[in-house]
Amino acid sequence: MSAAEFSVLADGAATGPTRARYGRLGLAHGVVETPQFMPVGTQAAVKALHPADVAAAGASIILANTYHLYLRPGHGRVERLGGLHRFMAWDRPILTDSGGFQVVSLSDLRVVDEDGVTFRSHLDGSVHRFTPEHSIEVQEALGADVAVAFDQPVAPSSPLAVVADATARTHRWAERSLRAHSRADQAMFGVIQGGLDPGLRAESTRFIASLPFDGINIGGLAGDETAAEREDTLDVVVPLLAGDPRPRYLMGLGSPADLLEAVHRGVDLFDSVLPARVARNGQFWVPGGRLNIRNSRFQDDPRPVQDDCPCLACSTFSRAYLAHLFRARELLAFRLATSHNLTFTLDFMARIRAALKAGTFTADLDALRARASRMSGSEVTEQSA
RNA sequence: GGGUAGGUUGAGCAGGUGGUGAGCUCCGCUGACUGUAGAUCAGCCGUCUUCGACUGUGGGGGUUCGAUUCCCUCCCUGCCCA
Repeated sequence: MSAAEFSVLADGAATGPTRARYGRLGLAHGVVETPQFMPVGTQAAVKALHPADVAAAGASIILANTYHLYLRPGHGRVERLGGLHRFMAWDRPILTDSGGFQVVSLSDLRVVDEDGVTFRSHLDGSVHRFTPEHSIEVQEALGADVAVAFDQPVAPSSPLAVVADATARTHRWAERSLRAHSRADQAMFGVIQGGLDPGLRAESTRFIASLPFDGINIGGLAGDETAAEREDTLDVVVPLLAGDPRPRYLMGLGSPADLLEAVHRGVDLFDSVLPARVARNGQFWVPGGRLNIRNSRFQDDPRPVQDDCPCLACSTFSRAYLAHLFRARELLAFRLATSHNLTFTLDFMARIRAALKAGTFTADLDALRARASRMSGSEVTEQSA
C-alpha cells in the first residue's frame, strides 16, 4: 500500500449541480473520510485539549506545524522520542504543514530568496534557515502521515507581480520538495498558489497537478479575499483537477459556512485554527449562528449552549456557567469551548458526508447552509436547537 | 477625646501648591479572529440632542475676575496616642 490511497465513493454531481464528493483517504495511521476538517495542533497539541478530547470531538486527522516543532522542541528530539504520533499520544493520522505559512504570518521576521527563507525565531530572535529540503527533512523526522511541500504563500490582495513571483518560486520549491522526500510511509502533498488571478491560478494548478504528489493543496486563500473571490478561484482550480484521482485540500479554511461552499465547489480537506481560536475567545458556534458567551445576557441562562450536542460543554454545563468561567478566566473554559466548536465543525462535516453518501447533497444544500455557523451578522440568541 | 494622613469618573490610582482635571490600570460593555508569535486584539466605559456640549476633584459656606488649589465649617476613612 502506498502512503496515501484516495478514492471517491460518491460524486455529488450525480444528483445535482455540485462538485462535492465523498471519499476515503487511506493513510499510514488510518482512514480519513472526506470532506473532512483537520483541527490544528501547531505545537503538537490542539490547544486546550487532551488527545482524547480531540478524538471525542470527532477528529480523524489533525495538523501540526513543521516550523514550530523544529524550533521547539526540535524535530530531532521528537524523532528520538519515537516520532510525533508517540510524542503527542495521537494515534490517528497527522499532517504537517511545511512552515510555508510562517513566511506570511511572520512576515516581519523573515527574508525570502530563491533558495529558501531566513527566519528570525519568534521565540528568541535567533536566525534559522528554511529551504524546501530542510522542511522535508524536518517533516520526515517528525513522521506525520502527510508532509506538505514548502511553498511561498502571499496575501491574496498582493500585487500581481508579487503573486507571480511567489507562485513561480513555489513551483520550483515543489519540485525540490518532491526530490528531497524519501520516506515511503509518508504521503506528500503539493501546494497550488496563484493568488486571485485566474491565469496564475490555472497555471499553478496545472503545474502542481503535473507532479507526482499524493494530494493537491490549494494555498494562498483563507486570507484577505472575499468569499466571492475565493469561490471564483475554486471555480478555476477544481475543474482543472476533474478526473484527477487525488484529494483536494484548501488550506486554512474554517468557518462552517465557508467549508460548505468550498465542499460544494469540490474541496475534500480543510484545516483551520478558527474554531479553536474563536472558542478561546468566547465564541460558541451553534446551528445558524454563534453565541458570544461573554455577553451579559448569558449570565443567568441555565440552558446548554446547544441542545443535543455531545461535547464536553453542552453535555454537562449551562451557558451561565460557561459565561462565568470566561469572566473568571478559568482554564476549563478553553477546554469546554474548544471541545464544543470542534464538535460542531466536525459534526457539520459529517452531515455533509452523510448527504453525499445518501445522494441528497444538492437537495440538502439549503438546509446545510441554514445550519452553518456564520462568523457574524446572524447571531442566534434564543435558539436551543 | 488628641494627633496625623487622606476623601478624584464602579474599584484602585496619577495629576493638580489661584488660570479650562474626563489621564492610567482593573472591572464592565460590544465587536473581531480562517495552512496559530493570538487564554489575543480593537472600540467603548460621567451625562447628553455624542465630528460637539455639559457636569464632575466628600458636603456646605467664604475670599477671588476665576478655587481641585486659599480660608471656615461639617461629614467620612486609615493609622498613632489616650
